[in-house]
Amino acid sequence: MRSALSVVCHALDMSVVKDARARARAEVVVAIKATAAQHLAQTGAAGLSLRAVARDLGLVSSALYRYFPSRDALLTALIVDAYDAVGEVAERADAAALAAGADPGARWLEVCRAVRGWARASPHEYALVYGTPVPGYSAPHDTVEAAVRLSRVMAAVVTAAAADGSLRPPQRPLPGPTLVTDAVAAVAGGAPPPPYEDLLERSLVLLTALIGTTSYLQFGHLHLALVDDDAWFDRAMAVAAEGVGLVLPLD
Amino acid sequence: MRSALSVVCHALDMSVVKDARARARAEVVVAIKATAAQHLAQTGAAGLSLRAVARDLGLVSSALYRYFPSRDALLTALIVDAYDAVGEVAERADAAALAAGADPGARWLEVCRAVRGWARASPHEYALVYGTPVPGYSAPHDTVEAAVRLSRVMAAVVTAAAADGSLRPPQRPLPGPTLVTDAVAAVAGGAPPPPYEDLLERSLVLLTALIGTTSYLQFGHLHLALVDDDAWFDRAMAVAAEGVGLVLPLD
DNA sequence: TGTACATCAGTGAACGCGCGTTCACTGATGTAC
DNA sequence: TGTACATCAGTGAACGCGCGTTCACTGATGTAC
Repeated sequence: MRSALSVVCHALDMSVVKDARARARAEVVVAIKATAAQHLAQTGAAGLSLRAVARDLGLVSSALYRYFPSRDALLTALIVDAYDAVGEVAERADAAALAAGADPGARWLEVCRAVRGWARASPHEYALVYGTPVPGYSAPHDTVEAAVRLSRVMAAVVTAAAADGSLRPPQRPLPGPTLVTDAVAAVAGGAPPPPYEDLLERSLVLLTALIGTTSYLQFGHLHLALVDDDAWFDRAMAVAAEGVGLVLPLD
Repeated sequence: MRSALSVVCHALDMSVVKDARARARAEVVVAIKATAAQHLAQTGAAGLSLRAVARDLGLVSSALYRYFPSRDALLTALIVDAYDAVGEVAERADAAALAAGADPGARWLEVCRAVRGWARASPHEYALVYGTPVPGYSAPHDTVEAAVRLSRVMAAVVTAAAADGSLRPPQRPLPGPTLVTDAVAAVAGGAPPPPYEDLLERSLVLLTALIGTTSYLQFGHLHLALVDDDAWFDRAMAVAAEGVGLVLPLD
């Protein structure tokens, strides 16, 4: 029979008090993911190799199969981690701005900067989630949960702007029925009130602007076009936010 | 001595009347690129293999080295072709819209649709140029010329809008000196006139919105969020264009 | 508390695979006189 | 026009490489009685 303690730990997921074997196991999993993330940072996702990771850990390659059933499983774990990382970065940036008394526009700018900062610090992890999908690999459903964290932050900011009146109503409301699914409304916490009926559709443009602009800079497409990437990024976010009615600070 | 004809052909680059050997050679180069593009469409850039391409052509792998000194050289050729393809698609769409009497806003929408249409038809070629950079490969300068074609189309549209007065002046002009390089001004045909001083910076946002939105859709990030990708794309382009002052048609 | 047993992390050899690139070669095609 | 020669496309074998995954195995660590 398993010890009462171990049963309790499992039931409550008290990861700190697991029995020794499980704790060691969890540590190795973390070590594998950390090493894999380092390799990712040098080779990119397509070149991520189980053997190379094992080598770096001082293990034989087959040993990794104790922890991940395949290369794709490891990749999935890294994707989830990356989504979580960018989500957490965004959440923290927003929380800090909010605590400092920032209005919704300023909050969103801070979130954008934070996401871009993370992208610059972890270019391959960024590419893993927001770049070209890895060929022959399709992300399982596990990743959706983590992927939605950033969307939630944006929804909170936009909702706050609608609530405190700082969101400018659209000059040209988008015609016809909404084009977003119920899933989006669920993340946003319900349909937006008048005169913001098209807000969810516009918000997706905002999110796309953040990721699209970050990618465009990250992948070097504006390399020869800009004298100051950081300053232009702020302005690009401000210009994009104008389309949604959110007013970002311009220095 | 080389024949006078062949000398003339070379000097004038009359590719149709080349001597037989050169013509055969050019045809094989085209065949190699076409086959490679097909492989690209199935495997993605990272998995593009010289051996597989040669196999498909009924050649032995070493034969390809008569035509391309390395795998990277083949990749470069494909990148240039892809940039040219998207540039041409954009140019044709704009020309057609212009010929049909469209205003600048309608022209830009047509260009956006055309680029996205090309991306959907050639997803891996799109990913090759606008997705994550291929690891270990850096695009040489040859590609810049081809890459700038799309920018030129956008510049023409925006300039036309500024000229005919359909471009709304910015509500909040971007402060301070411009952040774009002279290269951008050169593509755009000079600095924009008042009250459009910040137009180049805003135009880059427009371009980023097009590519960013296309990529975001292409890579499946809005898979669960939209009920109608095409319709939302049109609206997203309209919302993004609002930030620049360009008025796109809303159906 | 001590012993027999089960669990499981890690080993090391092997599988079959495809890759980019090189090299000396064979013929066919064009060129020069 | 005919012949000797140079060019060059394509061959086939070989190089050395790294990969994901499998399998039977060895020991150490925990568990049950």
